[in-house]
This record gives sequence, C-alpha cells and structure tokens, in this order.
Amino acid sequence: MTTLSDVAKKANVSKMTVSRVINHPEQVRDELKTSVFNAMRELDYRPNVAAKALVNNRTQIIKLFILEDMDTTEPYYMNLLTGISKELGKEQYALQLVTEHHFDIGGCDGYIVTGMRHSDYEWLQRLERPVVLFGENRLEFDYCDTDNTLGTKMATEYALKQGYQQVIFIGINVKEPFEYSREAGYMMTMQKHQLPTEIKRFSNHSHLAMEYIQSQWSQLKPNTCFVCASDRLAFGVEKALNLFNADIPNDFGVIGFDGVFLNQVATPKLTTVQQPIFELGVQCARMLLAKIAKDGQPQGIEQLAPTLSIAGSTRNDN
Amino acid sequence: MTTLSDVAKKANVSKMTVSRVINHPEQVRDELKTSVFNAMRELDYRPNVAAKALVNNRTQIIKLFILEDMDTTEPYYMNLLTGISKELGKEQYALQLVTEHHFDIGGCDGYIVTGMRHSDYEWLQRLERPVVLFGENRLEFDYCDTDNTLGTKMATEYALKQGYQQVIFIGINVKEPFEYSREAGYMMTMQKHQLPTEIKRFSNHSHLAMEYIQSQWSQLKPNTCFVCASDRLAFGVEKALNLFNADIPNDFGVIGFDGVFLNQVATPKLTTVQQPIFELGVQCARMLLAKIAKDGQPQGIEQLAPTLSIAGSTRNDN
DNA sequence: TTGTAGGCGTTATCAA
DNA sequence: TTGATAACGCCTACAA
Repeated sequence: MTTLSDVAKKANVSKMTVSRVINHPEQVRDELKTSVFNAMRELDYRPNVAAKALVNNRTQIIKLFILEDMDTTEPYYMNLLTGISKELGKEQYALQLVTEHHFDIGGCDGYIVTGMRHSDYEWLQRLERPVVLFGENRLEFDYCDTDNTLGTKMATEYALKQGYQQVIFIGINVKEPFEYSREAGYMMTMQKHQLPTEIKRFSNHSHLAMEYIQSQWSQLKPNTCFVCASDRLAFGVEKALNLFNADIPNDFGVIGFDGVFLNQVATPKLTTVQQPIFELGVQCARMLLAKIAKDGQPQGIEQLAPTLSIAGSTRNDN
Repeated sequence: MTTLSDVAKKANVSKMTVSRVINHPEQVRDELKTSVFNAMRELDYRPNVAAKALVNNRTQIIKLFILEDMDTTEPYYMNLLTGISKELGKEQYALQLVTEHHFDIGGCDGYIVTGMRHSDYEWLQRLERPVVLFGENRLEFDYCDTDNTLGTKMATEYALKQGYQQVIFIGINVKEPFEYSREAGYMMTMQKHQLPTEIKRFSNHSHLAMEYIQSQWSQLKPNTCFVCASDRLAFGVEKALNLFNADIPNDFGVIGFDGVFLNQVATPKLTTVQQPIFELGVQCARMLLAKIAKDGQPQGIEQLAPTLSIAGSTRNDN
C-alpha cells in the first residue's frame, strides 16, 4: 500500500502538497503538480478510503431504502440497483440495502429512496443526511425518474400514426404522480389531435385488465389501440384479446409501459415504453453524490426520456 | 457522536478497556465489563467503522462478482443480492457490485463470486483476499449452493409417488457441477426404484425443449413426468404439451427447477424445485465474513435444501 | 505557495 | 487485569 507519504518522498514534497494536489489542485504550482502526478502514477497510489472517511467524518456508505413491497420478480429493482451500485463504486462509495421501514437509519452519508408513500414523508424529512428519491414526487424532494408524460405521449402519438382510430388509456388506479403524468401525456396528445379520450383504471394486475376487456368485448370497435400504464395491464389486455382470437396488431394494438415485466413471454411481444432504469439508477447516485459534495444543496429533478420499444402488439407501417 | 473516550470517561476506565470489552471481552473483569456496557448503552455508543477500518487495514467492503451474463430479468440475482446485502449490513459491511471481468479488483476485504467458468479459475485463485463462491464447484473454493442432488431426488420421488410410470430428465447441456448433481439426483432415485433412466439435454432455452417435445410427440406415452433441470426447459415442455392439448397433469407431469423464472405466467403453474436463493445469499455472506475473521481459513461448503413447490403441472393425490 | 503540527476514533504493543 | 503510547492515512489550521 503506497500512502501519501510515499508519494511525497518520491516527489520531494511534503504530504500536504500531495494532499492538496488531490483536493485543491488550484493551490499548487503546475511544476509541483506534474511531479506529484508522476510520483502517484509510478507508485500506483490509491487513496485510503477509510482514512479519508475518518478525517472527513464520512462513512462512504449510501443506503438504499426500498419502501414498497419489493417484488423480486420485477427486474426493475435489479436494474436500478445495478445502476446505482456501478456509479457509487466509481466514487468508492458502497451501497447498503434497507427494506424494513424505520430501521437502520443513520450511519451513512446519504439516502436513495424508492417507493415513498405519503406516510413516509415525515420521517424522510427528518433524515439528517442528503436524500434523493427515485420516482416522481410533488413534494420538495430531489428526484430522478422517467419522463412519464413523454412516455405516454410517445405511445399515443405512435398509435395514432399507425392509424388506430380509437386510443383508450388503461391506467393504474393509484393517486401517485407517476400515474397522473402518464395520463397527462395521453390526454395532451389526444387533445392535440382533437380526439375523444377514454380512461379506465385498475389495480396493477393483469387479470383485472383481462376481465375488463372480456366484459367489454362486444362494445369494442376494431382499429383500437390500448395505451396502458404498465406492462402488467397491457399483458392482461393482450391475453383477453387473444381469447377472442382478435387480430393483433391489425384490429387491435396494445402498448405497455415499463419494458421489463414478462415481455419475453407475451405473444405477440408487447410494444412498450421502455424506461431507462439502469441509467436512472446511475443518475440517482450521481445526484446524491453531488448533493453530498455540495453539503446538501437541493439538486432539483432529473427526468430521462424513455424509448418506445416496438414489437408485434402494434402495427408497424413506419 | 459518542466515541470510545466518552464511554471510557463515563465508566471510569481507559479507552483500551472499552476497546477490549468489545473485541476481547475475556480479558476484562466482569465488574468492569458491566459498567462499560452500561455506559455504552446510556451513551448509545456506535463504533466508528472508518476508524476501525483504518487501524485494521480493512475497507469494510465486499465485492460481488457476477461473471456470467446477468439476465436482469431473472429474479434470481435480486434475491441473491438482497440476501447478501442484508447479512453484510448487519456487520457494517457494504457491498460493491462488479460485472466486468478483471475489473475493479482489490480495495476490498473479500469476494463473493457467482457464475465462475473454467477460464476464470486462474485469476480468481490469485485474489489476495478471501473468496467464497456462489454455486457448486469441484475445485478447492469454498461455496454455498442449493443441494442440487437433493432437489432432483425430491422431484423424481414425487413424480413416482404420484404414479407417473415414466420419468424423463430434461437437462441442460453444460459441463457444470450443478448439472451433474441434478442429473445424479434423478439417476440415483430411478436406480433405487429399479426404473430405466432417460436423459435429454439442451441449451437452457424453452424453445429447444418445446421443439423436442413436438418432434417426439408421437412416441410419448401418457403417464410420463418430465423432471427438468430448469424452469425454462420445463416451461418449454409445458408449452409443447399444451399445443397438443395434452392433459396436464393427468397424462403428463412437468417439474421445473429454480422456482423463479416465469412461474407466474406458466399455465398450469409449474411444480418446481424451489431454491432458497435469499438464504443462500445470507449464507454466502456469513461464510465470507467468517473466513475474513479467521484470516482466510477454508470454510468448506454449505448446501441448503430446496423445497418442492407443488402446483398444477403435476398430479397431487397426496 | 508550501510545510509543520495536531487530531479524527480505533487498536496493538508493551509496561505496570 | 488494566493503562499509556504510538500508529493507521489523511486533512484542517496555522505558520513560514
């Protein structure tokens, strides 16, 4: 293990000069700087994280609170975790997973929180270290999320461009910002085209959407596209349509939202609004580290554009 | 932040005594011990991890190498990661995810490795800190894994008990210990019952198993159960049988292995050998921490029993 | 612009 | 059995 002192000796300067080259390079003459850099390279110097943490009163640990019931079958979390972890690793930060509420608070430099509900607001606000949320919120928390409105805009525009004459939105009946945003994207696009809107909402289970389609089958007009707020719902719609041997994608189109759930087994494969979950994890981590570096200053919000992943559940005439 | 010194003052002893109460309690008189414990409790003392790490030349970081292509749609990894992370957290260890080979070695106290291939053997052996593998291996690495042989034993015994007269094993054509073990469990059980064995092997893709069944359909006798080395393969078998409107589970039974993949969408739901992935993650972490504490001493192997999750793809007459 | 001294919280070592 | 001292590697504060 080469230390600051080793580098200092090699470069014929004091430890402090080396330290400054790392932390306040503007205070050091260019001449010394380069010779210090050379010494660092030659000795393959790596700062000792523990020592730095000790003197800075840091832990180099970030806690990830997953407050919702984590469905480990959702690749969602794995992608998120991978993104966060990768980015934290670069800065020598390590991740701790916390899935029990009110547990294991403290002993870290910052928090990433996903699945916050209203009831969590209070204690989250009390946390003494920087917090970044994963997921839209209308409170004052900094956050990263998919641009949900853009996602359903893209989906709806695509449906219309493919010539579907009715576009129906199948939403999730929760009062959460992400859902409002997704509905807004649909509404805005339909209104822009001066088309009538129709929104149905269900809990996020495929069988509910399936039952709905079954019950409505006789009323459904061909040339309809269903823009759904989740892949689960889209999957349910598709299954129901298949039961009636409906012609997907010619008579009916189905578009999901998520780009993860079960898309490998849906037949035909779902066209879906793909969320950049991994990148969102990266952004979350970056935002949090920036916030820590800037002593807790608000970092605002970061919304990443989803991509429309086109597959067999919609027409594709270009 | 209360420190050792604070506790020492409160208990009227030296810092060292407090330190010893924590690390070498046998060297301290009971009398002092209790008064130190009291002081610690009253002051809510928490050891400073960074300071400890510094003086012990530790990082408090464990790296998790995922060497295989990580299919983030497999809940497998999320369960594993959750288990590992939970256990490490208890001991104030943090986790770093590494998915690129040969990258990001060093700077940690130990490694958990999953998806090792033969070609990885060499560099893994060179690692300078304790290593624990996740997954059976016939080399000298310590590891945790499902008891694969027990798993297929349970599956085969169950199939026979349900009265299926033929039991065919659908394996994965890889030369990996886990596969050998799974085949062995099947073989042993069949031989014990003096029944003929039949093994087919495919790459682990559902469509291959599906095509096989389709091509063999005319030869298949009713009252056959397929014991598969993965849920993917089982899923393919089931899909093919459904194509022929075969009667599952009365004429044909299907048993998978994993308990994770897609089981939510298979119709009927698969009977499967459920691996305790979360617990295996916990065990892995424990084993590694023990190995670190004991200065790298071999820890042997740990095989956890799977459970047979019974569902609609097999008869269930009890 | 650079260097010196001291301390962050803990533990190993040695002396009492 | 207990305590004093030094050290781990780095950074802040101050001095030169």
